[in-house]
Amino acid sequence: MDKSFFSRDVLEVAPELPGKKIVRTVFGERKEYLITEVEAYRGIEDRACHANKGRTKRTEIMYHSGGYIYMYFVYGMHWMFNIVTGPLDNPQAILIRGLKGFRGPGRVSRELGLDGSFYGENILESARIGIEEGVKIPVIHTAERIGIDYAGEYWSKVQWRFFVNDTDLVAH
DNA sequence: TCAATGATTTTG
DNA sequence: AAAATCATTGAT
Repeated sequence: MDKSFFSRDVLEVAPELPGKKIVRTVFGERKEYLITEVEAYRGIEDRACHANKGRTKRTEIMYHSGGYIYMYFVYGMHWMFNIVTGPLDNPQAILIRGLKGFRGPGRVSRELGLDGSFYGENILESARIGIEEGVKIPVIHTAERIGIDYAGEYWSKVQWRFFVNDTDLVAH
């Protein structure tokens, strides 16, 4: 897991994230979490991708090459944890939507203790958060992305959510 | 089904 | 300067 892993297209990287581990170190204590669900957001043409509205202070980090963390605050109370993918100037990111035992992107960030201070941090170099190889996933499921009905008939239906079922995980 | 809650973006 | 939007969650 290095820079080249995240610098590929988001649709190549996203299906490979379920089963990987997020490692988080707080006050010297290290915890590991298995990624179970993610969503891909791909480029300026994707009407659900924040970069569709243009390059702003908030979306700036998505224009970097892969491995940087994109955090944003939504609905007045939730931080969303994303990992940037793709080459330079190709705005893409993967929303971490679920960890084993924790469903929903807001709860993921809350459990990991992530907030705006992680915006722009490189997950490949950070001392407080990282990503590592985890377990082999037998079956990856795909589905529509959640909470983006505004993106229209095509973009809201595209199967860019990737997840593993709890049952598959236990069975291994 | 719907209120909570505030940063970002647009002028609805 | 003001209003709308929003990659959600949890309680009713």
